[in-house]
Amino acid sequence: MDAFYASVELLRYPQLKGLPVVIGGGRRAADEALRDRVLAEIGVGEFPLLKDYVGRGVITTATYAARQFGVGSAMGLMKAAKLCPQAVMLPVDFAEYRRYSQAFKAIVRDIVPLVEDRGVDEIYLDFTDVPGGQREGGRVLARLVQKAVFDGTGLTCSVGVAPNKLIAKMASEFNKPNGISVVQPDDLQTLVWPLACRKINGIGPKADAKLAALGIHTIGELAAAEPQWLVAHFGKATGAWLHAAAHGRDDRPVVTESEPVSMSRETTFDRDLHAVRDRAALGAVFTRLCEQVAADLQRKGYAGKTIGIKLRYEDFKTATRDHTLPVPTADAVQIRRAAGQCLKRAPLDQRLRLLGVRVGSLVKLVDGLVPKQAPAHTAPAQAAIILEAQTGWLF
DNA sequence: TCTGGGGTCCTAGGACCC
DNA sequence: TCTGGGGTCCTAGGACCC
Repeated sequence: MDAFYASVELLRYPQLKGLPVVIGGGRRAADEALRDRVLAEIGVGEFPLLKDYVGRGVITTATYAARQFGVGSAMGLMKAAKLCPQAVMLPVDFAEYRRYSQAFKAIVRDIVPLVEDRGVDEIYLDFTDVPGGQREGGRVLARLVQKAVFDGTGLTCSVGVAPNKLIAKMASEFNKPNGISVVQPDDLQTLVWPLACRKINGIGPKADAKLAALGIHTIGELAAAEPQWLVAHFGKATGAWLHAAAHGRDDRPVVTESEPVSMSRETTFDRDLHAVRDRAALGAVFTRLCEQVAADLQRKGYAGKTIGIKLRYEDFKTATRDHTLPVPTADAVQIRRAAGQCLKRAPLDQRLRLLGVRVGSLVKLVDGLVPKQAPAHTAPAQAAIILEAQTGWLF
């Protein structure tokens, strides 16, 4: 989806169309959510501006008009305010984006049943077995999807059509917004190799910097590197993957079903809190996070046995601690107790800017109860005993 | 006045088991 | 006296993605 959050906001406030608008903010922006409702009726000049914002946070999405000024996702708000002070700033309304997310996915699933979720605003579709879905048909199908999504939601999206997910993802960026790109295997050298390595989904800032230090900047240069040389520098798995990716090879299937592994809640404070001096405030937030994650688990029907906390200090360093319970839980009090034990093991000599609570090793509840499961050891242990009986001292 | 919130996956060492 | 070879689980950190 193109500039998804911002585009949803423009549906609500069409008077902002064409203007630089950014979505983001933290605590302070939540206050403005109330004002926001009224703003629908007021003129363009009445909207809160980026330059008037005080507080922490990053931009989650910027309209294309705002991107002209160099403002983009994940940028700190203070930096963004310098680049584009006149941009309108709206608070994040995640519930609304989720509604549009479900709507566009349902529309697409009606056309192409094999859909892999990649967060709120992105999906992979498997066109392979859709009639006419191959070759020239890919473009036709992509246009059909775009039109259906636009007619149903008023939102535009960009589609990449390619032999695999790796290239399709890259191709989807070629013609944003509202574009379609078809990349055939033969197009690899002309369309993909000139691009920066960073364009490969899976190469982030660290890997990119390491490649640059080795003199590799483009995907073509990466493709030319000896596989053994890549393995020597990046390890067996990553080295082999880099080589395959640069040659456009990717055999990952489109995965239509998956179970969550963890659920978490975290919050960044308005100001850094001291473990001792702000003990009461910290304790209240901590308990609330536990209650929220417990509510999330219960609403979605999961329980987990690995309870963890996350701390971010004033110097932005992060520490995590976790503890595994004998039995999965979705209970706020139990989570709070285990998380409290974790907190005792973490360093608290620095001020904190963020606190988080996580529940992992999830199991799906059956009738609201944790299903009985044989311990993982049972089967191998029994097998070993049987072998012992048969082979005597040899085992 | 830098730097959100919610995730997944990988690595690596140590405990522990057979 | 210099010591295996599997395997799984737990914990902590980190890279990366949307």
